[in-house]
Amino acid sequence: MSDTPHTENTSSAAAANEKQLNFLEEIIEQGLNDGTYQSILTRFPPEPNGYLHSGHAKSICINFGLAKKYGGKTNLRFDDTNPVKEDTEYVESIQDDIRWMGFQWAGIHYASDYFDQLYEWAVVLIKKGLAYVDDQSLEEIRTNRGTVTVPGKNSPYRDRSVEENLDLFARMKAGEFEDGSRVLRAKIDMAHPNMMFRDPIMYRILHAEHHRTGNKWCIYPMYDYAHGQSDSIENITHSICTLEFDIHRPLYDWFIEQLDIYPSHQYEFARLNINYTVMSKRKLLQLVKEHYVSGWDDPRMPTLCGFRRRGYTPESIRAFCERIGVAKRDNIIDYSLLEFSLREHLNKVAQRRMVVLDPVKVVIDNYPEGKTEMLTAVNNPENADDGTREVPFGRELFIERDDFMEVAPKKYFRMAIGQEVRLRYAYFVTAQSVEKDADGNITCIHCTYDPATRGGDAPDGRKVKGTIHWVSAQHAIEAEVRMFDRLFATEAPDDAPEGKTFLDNLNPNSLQVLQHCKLEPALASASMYTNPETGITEPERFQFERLGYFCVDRDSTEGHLVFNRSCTLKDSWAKISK
RNA sequence: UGUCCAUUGGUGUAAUGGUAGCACAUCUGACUCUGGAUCAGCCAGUCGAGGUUCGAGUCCUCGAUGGACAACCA
Repeated sequence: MSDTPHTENTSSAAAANEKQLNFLEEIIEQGLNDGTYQSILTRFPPEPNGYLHSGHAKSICINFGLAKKYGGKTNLRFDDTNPVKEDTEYVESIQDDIRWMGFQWAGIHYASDYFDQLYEWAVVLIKKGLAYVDDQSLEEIRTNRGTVTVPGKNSPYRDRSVEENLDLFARMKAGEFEDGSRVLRAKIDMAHPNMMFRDPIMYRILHAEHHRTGNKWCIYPMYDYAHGQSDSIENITHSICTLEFDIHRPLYDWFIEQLDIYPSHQYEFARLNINYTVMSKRKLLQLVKEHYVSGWDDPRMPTLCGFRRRGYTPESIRAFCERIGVAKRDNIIDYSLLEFSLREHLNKVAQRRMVVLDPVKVVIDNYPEGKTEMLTAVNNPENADDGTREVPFGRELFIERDDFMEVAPKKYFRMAIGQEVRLRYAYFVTAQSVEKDADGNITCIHCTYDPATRGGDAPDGRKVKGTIHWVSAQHAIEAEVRMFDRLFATEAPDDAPEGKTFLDNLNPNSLQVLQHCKLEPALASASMYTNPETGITEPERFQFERLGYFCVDRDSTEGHLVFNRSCTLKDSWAKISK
């Protein structure tokens, strides 16, 4: 984080932005202004049952971002009330991902830390006649709940005495009953139009080992009974969640009110959706389990670890989250906005290198045999501080197969017979002839160069329309390059026709592996590195000129470099040519 | 068929009763040793009908459309 001094520009920009608050910022500012609270405390409450994805990134940016903006704090709280689904593995990865995103939590908590308190409060509610032990079976509870249009029926156990409820609940906790035989329910209204109020279940019996509390408990609180109280215990001022919890809010408030504890408040925003991707944990898990992708961190996955391996930067994801805004209406964000945010950042920070993905050999017939010269290339035209490097040049080179056509069509500025082009940072060359194999494929392009154009400029001032990249054949190093494209071929992968699933919408060409790509020697040292600020290992990122942004993959070994394509460059030729 | 939430260009998001703005995408053009970047510009919007008001995207009523809710998941 840079502490650039505030200039008049930034402060007036801030003033201009002041009016454009999202609805959460308005709520916070109002509360701050009217003294409801002196500072804010938010929380990010993942369940440790999977890896974080781009939807979580939005939530992280909102929760941590808001606290940061208003000088407050954010707790990380694992919502670990369901031991059968949760695991320490996820606890670790979630912390890594948050750190990678560049945020730091004030306190780290677990809903399971509050199990004792939650139990005591349940007893309080029983004593107040607001909770009861229900012996109905799962099926009975389900049918007696009614439907959204039909009121439910009271449980026959609903009017048990406080003493009996206390006794039964204690025995539930003591492990006297089997899983599923009894539950503790809040006693509210079985005919309530909001289904959440039809005597919601507070505790179920689960003889399962918990990743933190071990075998201490065999009853576990449900989300609705645990979440609000956990917020209250921590004095969370703003409990920010997604829209589907909107209908839970009255219940959230009800428990807090009945218990007469710190009144945390819940606010809901619309979850993030991005076209061409799926976001549900279930589907992401299926992609991994059934090997449609290589793992949670497959570079095509919308998980944070997937983005990281793909070469995304936290800055780009934060910028993306800033741009998508925060509101309450359902939305589907264009994938291109994500890519725009990535390019925007990488353009500023990624050093340029020359790499030929699909090589074809070029021989400069009038260049001295055996000669090598070093030419100076700019590392990053966007940042002079990145300096320059020396790139070896020789008689034999590789260029991109795409960059040559025997006969140039209109508006094709690259190499063609008789058409002079610039080899970037090197010389002007003109193709003279080609060699072909038996199938008619070009195996070698012969050209001539103009020695006076060394460095890429003609002393006589003549111009060329095209500049192409190249790698010296003698000095090239080889690497594998994984060309990724979007994982799904359709905009809304979840919309599958009858008899099909989202899997039928997978893009069969989402990964193309290229071997023996030719890289300039400077790339030999490309590697993974540990970010000193976060302690997270990240891949070194580059722009391969005219091709796109690429990063080192963690599969790279001593003698075998592997790169991932993060995204392409905008390609206006691609549009012209079609 | 119940309750709740939402509805502004292709996609997002502002405008807090007073000139409908910004970003992405698209398309044009300029510039360029990356057909990149940058710069300039074009196109394009208040779901509908009533009402309140000097004035409505904004407030009210009715309707339409989309979403959420009927796990001992979160």
